[in-house]
Order: sequence, then C-alpha cells, then structure tokens
Amino acid sequence: MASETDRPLKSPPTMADVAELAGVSTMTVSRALKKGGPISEKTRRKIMNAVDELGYVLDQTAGTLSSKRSGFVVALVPSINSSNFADTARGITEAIENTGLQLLLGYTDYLIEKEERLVESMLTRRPEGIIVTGGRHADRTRRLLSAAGIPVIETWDIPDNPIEHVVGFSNAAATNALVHHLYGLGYRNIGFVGGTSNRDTRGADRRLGYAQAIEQLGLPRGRVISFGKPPISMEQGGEAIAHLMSQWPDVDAAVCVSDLSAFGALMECHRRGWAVPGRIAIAGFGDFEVARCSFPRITTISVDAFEIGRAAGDLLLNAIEASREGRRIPPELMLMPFKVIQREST
Amino acid sequence: MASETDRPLKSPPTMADVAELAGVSTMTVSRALKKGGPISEKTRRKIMNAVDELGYVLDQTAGTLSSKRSGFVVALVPSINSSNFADTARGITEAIENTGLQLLLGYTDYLIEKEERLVESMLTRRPEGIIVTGGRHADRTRRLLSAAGIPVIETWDIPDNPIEHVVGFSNAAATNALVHHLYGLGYRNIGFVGGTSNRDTRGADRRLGYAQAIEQLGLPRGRVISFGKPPISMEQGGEAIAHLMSQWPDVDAAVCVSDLSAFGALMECHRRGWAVPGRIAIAGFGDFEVARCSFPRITTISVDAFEIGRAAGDLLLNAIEASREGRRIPPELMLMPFKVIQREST
DNA sequence: CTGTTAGCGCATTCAT
DNA sequence: ATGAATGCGCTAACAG
Repeated sequence: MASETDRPLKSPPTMADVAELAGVSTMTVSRALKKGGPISEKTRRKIMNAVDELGYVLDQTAGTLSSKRSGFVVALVPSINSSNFADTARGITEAIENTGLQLLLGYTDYLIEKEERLVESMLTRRPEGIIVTGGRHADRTRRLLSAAGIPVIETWDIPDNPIEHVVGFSNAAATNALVHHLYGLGYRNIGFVGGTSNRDTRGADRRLGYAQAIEQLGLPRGRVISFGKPPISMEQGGEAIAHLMSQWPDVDAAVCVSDLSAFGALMECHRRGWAVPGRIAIAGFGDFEVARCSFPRITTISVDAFEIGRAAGDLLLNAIEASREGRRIPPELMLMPFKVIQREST
Repeated sequence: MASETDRPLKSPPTMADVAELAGVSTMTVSRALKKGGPISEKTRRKIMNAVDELGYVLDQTAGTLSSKRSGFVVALVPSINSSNFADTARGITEAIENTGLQLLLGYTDYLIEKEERLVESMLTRRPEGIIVTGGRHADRTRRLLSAAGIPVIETWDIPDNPIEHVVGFSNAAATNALVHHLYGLGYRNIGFVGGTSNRDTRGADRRLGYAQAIEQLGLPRGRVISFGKPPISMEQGGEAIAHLMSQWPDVDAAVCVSDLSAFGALMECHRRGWAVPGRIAIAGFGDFEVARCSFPRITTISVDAFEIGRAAGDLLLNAIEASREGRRIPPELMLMPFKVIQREST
C-alpha cells in the first residue's frame, strides 16, 4: 500500500478511465452511477469494481455544465454564531438532505452591502434557488436575484414588497405582543434594550413594535437604551441594563432585543443584587437555550428558527422541482407563528 | 421596467452574448472580468457596459472545468449550533475571504459515517483543499481524502496518525491541566460530567485526561456521570450535576465536558440552593460567552476556536497555492495553545 | 493588447 | 440495455 505522504498531484481519474477499465462506454458508466439507471446488474457490478479500483469520484462540475443543473442551493444568513440563524441553517440542511442538493451557506454579517457581494459571487455557481434573511436588500441585490431566474425566498421577516416567496413573521407584531403581555402582568415602566445602528432590520422592527405598544397603552415613552452594534452580545446586554436603570430608575421591566442580551442583563442584575423579577422584570426574544436554562428562566418570544429553515427549504424544493419542469409556482407567503413564553423572569 | 413577477425562465446570458454586444471575442471578455487582466481601459469599459446591460454573471462552473480550479474549499464540522465550531467556521471564512475561494461547509453531526458520506459528496465538487474536525475517520474517508490529491487539514485534535496537516491541541492534556488546577485550589473529590457514547471523540479525550489526572494525583476515582448523547446540552448538564451529587454527595468539584453543560449545571445548583463554589465548584471547557457572563462566571479551558479556524484556513491557503504551482508543502503540525481560566465558580 | 483553436468531463439526444 | 456524436460555457495556450 502506498504511503499517505506520496499523495498524487496529478488530476483524479475521469469517467473515461473507469469506462476503459470496465470495458464499456462513458455513457454506461454515467448511467451506472445514478441510481435507477437502465443498467444490467452485471455491467453495473463491473463498473463499480472499476470505480473502487481507481478511487473514482464523479465530477459534478462537468455534470452541471452539460445537464444545466448545478445541484446547489444557497442560503444567506446574518451570522452563524447566533444559534438563531444556525438553527435556520440546520432546518434548511435537513429539508434538502437526500435530495442531491448541496447547500452553499454565506454570512452577511448583518450588512446589506456584504449581502450584495455574496449574492453576486454565489450566482456565479448557478444555484437552483436561494434563501435570504430579511426583507431589506440593496437595489442591485434585488435586480440580480430577479434576473437570475431562480426561486427566491425571504425569511425572518414580512417584507412590504417581497421579491418572490416569503417564510417569516412580523418582528414588530411579536414584540408588540410581548409588551402587551408585560402590561397585563402589571408592569407600567417598560424599557427597551437593543443595538445602536439600523444594520439589524429585525432589531429595528422589534424596537418599532415596542414603541407602538407603548403608544397604544399610553405608557411613558423614551426608555430605550441603544448599545453596541448588532448583534448585541451578552456582555453588552449587561452594560445596557445598568445604563437603563441608572437613567430611568423607575423602570420595572426591560424588553431586550434578543435572549442573548436579556441573559447578559439578567446576570448583571444578579451581580448588582437587583432581584429579578422583583426589582426589575426581564424579557428577551428568540427562546434560545440559554433563556430556558438560566436562573430565573427568561420570558421570551418563541419563534421556531429551525422550522423557518425547514419550511423555507421545503418551499424551495417545490419551487425548484417546478422550475426543472419548466413551471413556476405562485409566490407564497408563509406566516410562521410566534408566541410569548411566560417564565420566571417577569 | 419589467415587473418582478415575470421573471425569466430562460437560461441566463453567456459570455458569448456579452462578447457580441461589446463587439469583442469571448476571450477578451474573460480577461476583462478578472482583475489585472491585460485589457485596454476602453474595451474594458465597453465590456462592463455590456455586462451591466445584460445582467451577466460569470459562470464559474464552466470556468472550473477548463481551468481545473474549482475555487472551492470544504470544511467539515460536527455541528454548527455549538458556538465552538461556528467560531472555527468563521475563522476559516475570514482566512479565505478575498482570495476568490468559496467555503463549502458540512455538518457531520458527530458521526464518522456521516463524515464519510459528506467527504464523498463534497469531493464531487472538486474542492482545492479540505479541513476536517478531529482525527478519527472511517477508513474509506481516509482513502478518499488521500486519493483526492488535495491538501487535508485535521483540526481540534492531535491525531496519532495524521492524514496530512494538523491544527489542534490535546483535549486530554487540557482537561488534565484543569484537574490539576482544581487540585491546586484544594479540591479533592472531583467529578466529571460528559456525554454517553463515544461519538464525540474530543469529549472522550477530555474524560481520558480527567481520568489520568485523577490517577496521577491519587484522588478517588469513578466519579463520572455520563448523560445524554453528545453534544451534551445545558439542560443535560443540569440533570447530570443532580445525579452526580446524589450519587457521590462528597463531591466538591465538577469538571464538565463543555461550558454548555457547565452552565446548565451551574443554573441547576442555583435552583437547588447549592452554593457555587461554596458547596460545589464547577468548571467547563471552551470559554464560551455564556461562561464569561454567567453568575458566577465559570472557570474553564480557553481554546481559541476562531484562531483554530483562522490558522487552518491560512495553512490551507499556503498548501493550495503550492499545489497550484505543482509544489507540495511538508505536513505541518500546529499546536494551538490552551489555558485554564480561573473564575468565580471554583 | 486581442483573437483563434482546442478541450476540460460529463449528460443529452438520438441511434442501435 | 448500450453506444456515438455533440455541446454545455468557459479558459489555456498559442499566435499575431
């Protein structure tokens, strides 16, 4: 057996090599390699032996060119370190598993300019469909996506003017519901903790929903702390809650833009000896594992990130299948449910 | 302007279309599209106009075939929901940013059989290099990787018999160091909390390091709780610590296989009124954000997951560049540092 | 600086 | 059930 250090630098074997070794044509090899091909069991076996002997691996690159099917699907998420979008990515992965499709994943870093560059570079691979996060995009991104002629799905949001399909929910409505929930519990001086810039449009929508609810309920306005650039971290959640309390000592509840910041805020409260929810109630967004496990457990909005990915993946599969048959399915708007999860922190 | 609903179903424009519109040959278009190509500014401008007008996007699939460079790099990680490996993925992403290389990411789910399938399907895209997690693989995985003739990097571990390059550290040595650290603090009845199966070889190595240290220090053995299949969750960490305490009430410190389980254990202690570190000390592994922010903050082993990715990415870039020039760089073994971070939980 | 020729490795289409 | 011819869209190599 060859030592593993003298690994080949030459190009790998081709289908023609396999065909020659098996004594058949390349076409027969091609058919033998895809399941369900019309091949006699005998020749298939011969071919498989040749494949093993040569260590042959199909070159999809070439296949793509001639079949005009790349087998790629792309998904763009803001970040992969937020378990939120990681779950969505997992949902997509699971949906396309065993379909022969490959996921090309990209991180936009919450920047629509980066999204634009990513879309362009991804289209270069001729994906058969694409899933993006959010409903705000650069103009050119929209143009590129429309011109690509492939199914497009926007997620995690309800865009005013969707590109094509949508799988999401209203971040504003969800946060609004959370504030009303806190109101129902008796809280009257409700603050908001979020990131600074408007990079994170979902964060901005949540703030909007908060402001609307405050307005509707006639509660004191302006108790908003903006801290750090999104995604706001645990650490920053801790700093933000300290600011909030020192600026408006009468605040009795804090709505945080995500469970991460809510958790950071909660731990800071522990540290400072502020009872939660006695002195101040804390609520988050996202129903992350950390919110379920912390002490006290954190009241939050649950949105099934995994399910968003799964649903988007399934929808994309349908659209791709239609597209392969020359059809096109009508634009779909899938509203995903959210709900307030009441826990010990409020 | 065409409405966005009547999106084209026809195939996108080709380089030939651009060439015709610009009145040049396809070769000139090709050169204009890669920066640094020998092109007069005038023709380049003409071509770019044609590109814009047609909404042309380069088809890398075809380029790959003729240039024999896919521009792909693959990375296989156990899971993307562990912030650990997400950080490594981010490090790789950052390392290859602006190199024209594209990351193909796959999740093995901690299963070497799934890794095997992934390797095979990824090789189908003719990646120029591959980064895998850990040092244990299926035999066929090793064979496929060796036969692929591309640079291979194993990470997060120090394999006994590396395939080629390694960027990692010894999980056993790190955990061993942590136990010695706890010993130094005066703890004598040290337990271990980890997952059940041996799917997670890094987890198994950590347990091994724990056992070795216990042996070396002459401490009471066997205080090990195995709970849930890896990656062990926060929730399971909580359950595990309860088991540990009920089974060996004399335990005064718990080493957890990861910060996630350590955090879950910590919160369970809060819940049950066990003072940390007064009644029991808790230590984790990985230096996750949650360990830095929790109350009390958790003693842990810090390994720079991001840096592992970054270093592996850089190394891979070197190897790929060499490979493109027909050279091969000698197998490298990069030992990444780890250190015990003493915090309030011990 | 630009064009011509050739071919990458496979799947489609049409034969047989 | 198998084979032959053809071309996918691009870039390498060479020519001018």
